[in-house]
Amino acid sequence: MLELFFKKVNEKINLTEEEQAACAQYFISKKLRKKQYLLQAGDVCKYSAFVEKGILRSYTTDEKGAEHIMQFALEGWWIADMYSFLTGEPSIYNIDALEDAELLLLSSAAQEKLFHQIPKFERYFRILIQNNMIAMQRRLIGSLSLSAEENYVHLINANPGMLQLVPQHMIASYLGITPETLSRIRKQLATRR
Amino acid sequence: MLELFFKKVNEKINLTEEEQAACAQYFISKKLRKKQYLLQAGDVCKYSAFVEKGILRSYTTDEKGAEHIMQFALEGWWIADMYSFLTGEPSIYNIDALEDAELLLLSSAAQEKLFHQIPKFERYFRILIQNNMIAMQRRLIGSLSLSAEENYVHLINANPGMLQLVPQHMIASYLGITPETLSRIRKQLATRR
DNA sequence: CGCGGGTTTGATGATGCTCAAGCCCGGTGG
DNA sequence: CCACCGGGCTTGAGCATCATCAAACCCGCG
Repeated sequence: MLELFFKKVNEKINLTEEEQAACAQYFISKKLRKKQYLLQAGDVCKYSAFVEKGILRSYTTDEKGAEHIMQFALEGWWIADMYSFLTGEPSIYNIDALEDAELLLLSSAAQEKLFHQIPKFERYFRILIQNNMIAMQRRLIGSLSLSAEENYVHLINANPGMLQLVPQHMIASYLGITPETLSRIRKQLATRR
Repeated sequence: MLELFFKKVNEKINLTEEEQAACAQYFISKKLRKKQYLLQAGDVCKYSAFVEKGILRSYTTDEKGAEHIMQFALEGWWIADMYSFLTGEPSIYNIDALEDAELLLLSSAAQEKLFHQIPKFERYFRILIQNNMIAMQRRLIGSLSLSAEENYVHLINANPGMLQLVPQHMIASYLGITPETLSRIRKQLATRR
């Protein structure tokens, strides 16, 4: 159940056998069906979720009803509304599954205990948050300064595989463009080589 | 020297007189002249800076030579490249002063000691980082989904005063539009009331 | 006075959006 | 098994927004 989790964790910090064994108690495993919510806007984000299997996304819906995808989480990634999770304020994001998924949930209380028992995990989560910050800064600068095509190319270069797994209109939403525009960009790119 | 600093800190956490007195040793005060760098891309960001007086900005310069402003820091705000500061990796950002400025610098070593002596500060900095995250998420969604005009209006509503203090072409850079476009937007808004 | 940076204004063009229609394909019910 | 959806992707025409290039203007400063 935790194979992928340990594999990812051990890329950043090295856990002993005993530490791994001690971890397990802190996580709750949960299955999500396609389109099922993990979090709905207005609720408090009680868990950080590690994706063992499947794909999730977090997104907001604006007044005009348009969705804006904040993040995708492929297998081996974490997803949560960190702000709501840390502060206990209601979230403005929805999180749901693009396909059937298996998750490991970590509540904030469990996280505290985990940090206390295995302090290395503080480092692990700090690294995750830092990487998230970097990624968001890059995405912001990209959206401010690059064309839709450039942003798309960067995205698929950074995450080949995403293309097969995520419906195109959601990639468009993530990039902040319409599905029509993305379709045309892909046509361009296809004919250009 | 630390008046504004204590005023801002006490909005989030309450320090006793003794705690305030104990703080002072951890900060280095520094004056910056207009256009002077606090950090240059390629160097490691050794300090978080609290702005007592003046205005700073952080920005990157892309291959085409265009500047992209990541953040402004008005009086009472913090500025740093958090990633470089925390990891010790070289920064990709420049930070400089838009006008003569007075800063309080906090090195990461000093920050550690400060946290140790007055743990409340951990909370304070966590709150700062959270707010920064929120702000960046909002800005990202804005840049993906709103028009240049809407983004501009939101910016000046959130920060009236910035307009007087920051040259217009830098606001344009922050918004990811050209100075010409910003000029036209302002004209529009002026005639429209 | 003249220079230079910042802002404005105008003309033109590219990028991406909107609206509308068609297509492809997997799923459902007759 | 086939007919018929319906959702997602594509295609097209026209339009809005914003960038680019160029020129003028404004104003503080040496």
